[in-house]
Amino acid sequence: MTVARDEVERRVESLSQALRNAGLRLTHQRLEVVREIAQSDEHPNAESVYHRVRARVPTISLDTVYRTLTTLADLGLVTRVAATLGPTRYDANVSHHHHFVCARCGLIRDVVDEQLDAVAVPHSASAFGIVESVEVQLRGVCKDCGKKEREHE
Amino acid sequence: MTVARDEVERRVESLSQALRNAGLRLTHQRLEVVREIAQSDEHPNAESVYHRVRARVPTISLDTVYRTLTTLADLGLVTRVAATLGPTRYDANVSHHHHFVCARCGLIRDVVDEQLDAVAVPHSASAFGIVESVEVQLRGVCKDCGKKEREHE
DNA sequence: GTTACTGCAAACTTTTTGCACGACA
DNA sequence: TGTCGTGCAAAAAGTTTGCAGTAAC
Repeated sequence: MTVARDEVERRVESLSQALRNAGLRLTHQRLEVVREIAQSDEHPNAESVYHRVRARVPTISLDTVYRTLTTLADLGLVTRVAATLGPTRYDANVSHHHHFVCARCGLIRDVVDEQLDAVAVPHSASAFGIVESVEVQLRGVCKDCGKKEREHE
Repeated sequence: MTVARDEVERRVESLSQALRNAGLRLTHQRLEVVREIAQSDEHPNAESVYHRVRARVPTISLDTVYRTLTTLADLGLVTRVAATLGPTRYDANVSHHHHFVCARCGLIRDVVDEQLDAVAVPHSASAFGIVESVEVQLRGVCKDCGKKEREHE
């Protein structure tokens, strides 16, 4: 659910530094959006970032959250995760990793695995263009949804 | 760009059969939507399916296309491809395969490769739930976009 | 003091839904 | 003939944008 406190601080600091390097202003709103993403490992969408940040910055608007997320994504500081259902989700973990996606509820979790990192790009893919990154999506049913299905049937 | 004609007919027939088996009616609109998806390998979105089908069925509406695609997806006859940018795309190829995705223009192409099919599910992923399928996304820059970038810089 | 950023409002895009008519089985 | 599916219209969901005031540097 939550990222370790020192890891959060490390991420916030590194994101702040990157905003400064890009010549962007460190506004209250940006810092709180950045903090929110840094401390989450559940790949929130814009709406949930908005709701959580609003608890601390009541005047923040949803469009500021969208603009901040777009800025961060353009700088490569967060990545967008393409979810098959529902809105775009954001990931503060920019190191190489993969995802488990629940086909029922949309839950997304990071999967870190060296074997997956080692997957080789096939020739047939190189024919389409230059491959820059490889991401493995493991789709299935999460524990919670599995339990619910067993109870209801 | 296009799928071989006999493969199209095979896909259309198999999709029609599946609709019948599910107790659904074989309407003119459904058949043409099914045919359109079957003959495309560029993973069209609802809007482009709509435009192409309208050339043959001028009275079809966009919401019928959406409803048909939802029906087909629920039956597992087409799959939704999560594109990071823009609307949901659809894939008539339901056999095990992977995708090349252009980060610039959103082009999506099927990648068929046995090595990728053989990727093992790591223990860390099984901890989140039951993994039903593994899809590898190869992200990069397609040939067209690569060429454009070289010309403009 | 500048200029970039924010909040507000409105627009835009993508997708879903209620309803009455028409078409498939 | 009965019911499912369609087209129309409107609404809902998700996201972007123009503008004037505000805050960061």
